[in-house]
Amino acid sequence: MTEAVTEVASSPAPATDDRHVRIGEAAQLAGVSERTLRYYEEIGLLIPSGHSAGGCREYGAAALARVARIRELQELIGLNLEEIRGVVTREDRIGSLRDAFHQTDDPRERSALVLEALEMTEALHARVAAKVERIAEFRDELADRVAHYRALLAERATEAEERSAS
Amino acid sequence: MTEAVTEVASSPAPATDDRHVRIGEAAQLAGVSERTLRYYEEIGLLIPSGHSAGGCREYGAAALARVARIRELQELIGLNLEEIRGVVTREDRIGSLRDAFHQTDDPRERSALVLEALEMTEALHARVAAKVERIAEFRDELADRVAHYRALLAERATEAEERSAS
DNA sequence: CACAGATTTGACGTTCACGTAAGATGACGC
DNA sequence: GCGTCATCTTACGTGAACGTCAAATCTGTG
Repeated sequence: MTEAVTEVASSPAPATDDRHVRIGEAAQLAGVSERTLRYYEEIGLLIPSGHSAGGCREYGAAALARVARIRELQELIGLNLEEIRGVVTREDRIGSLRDAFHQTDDPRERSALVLEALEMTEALHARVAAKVERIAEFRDELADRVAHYRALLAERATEAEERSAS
Repeated sequence: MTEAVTEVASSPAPATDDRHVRIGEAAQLAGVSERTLRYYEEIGLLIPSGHSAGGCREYGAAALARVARIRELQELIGLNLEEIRGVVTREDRIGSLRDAFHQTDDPRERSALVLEALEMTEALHARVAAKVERIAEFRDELADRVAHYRALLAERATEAEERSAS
């Protein structure tokens, strides 16, 4: 690790990307409403990176990334917020496992930590993969129909040519 | 076409598959609640194949297939019932186009009908394909993580072997 | 410090997609 | 015809995921 001497520098030069925004800009950046951000916090899905002295929520890059992840799981996979809470909680757990991994020297413990992370990721992967399969099937069916109509149109076209040639 | 003399036979031998079920069995077969079937009818999504003399809804194979389609669009693609109404309405339109196709001899009209069906199907296909792409991306990302953890585990295992061999 | 605009905490409203209960009516075996 | 179960219409209830409004407070600027 490189020495991070400037890490606790006051304000004008944020060496690391710890820039924070308040809820208005955060909502804009994440493409959701302010209410949505507060609601996610209400149900324990999203904790702001910090708060101003007066109590305004402040969102950093990690928090914004989490919102993106939530929306992804919601709109793409179709999970509800309760299920999403389960997923991100497990992902948080993976993060803490990573920390634990770097803080232990016991190889057996390290293996156990990796195994746990592996299993959690595999479970979600299986679920997503299954959904992809089904939607892809659906898509192929539609592609077949499109091809069918295209063939019909081509047939119509050649018939028309023959007629005009006769 | 084979002659369908028995088609209008009274009841004991339904030569064609025009068997109807009432709402209870229909719900069972479709895997939804009775309320859901009535609700779909309320909002103009699903019209029962017929009614008994006393007013009981009767569902045929086509109606059941439509329910399956609705659920597919809902759970798989994530459309809401309003959007689904749009899709199935267009699919109904394709059906009537098919009829019109067989009832006209004008090649230009036929081409126009096929073209319309093609365009509608293409639109849905594009939408579904886009979704597949995004989810597949997501899946691959998860697969990468799984592979990463597997590699880590393997590394742990070989290290352990080396230790026990020394 | 004053002021405009952003943000806070409640608290109630809304939409979607049904669930559920009630009372009346239909279907059907005996 | 009768009893039983399924189904009918009508209507109010519900959970999820926010929307919206009000009154107080915070933030940044002149």
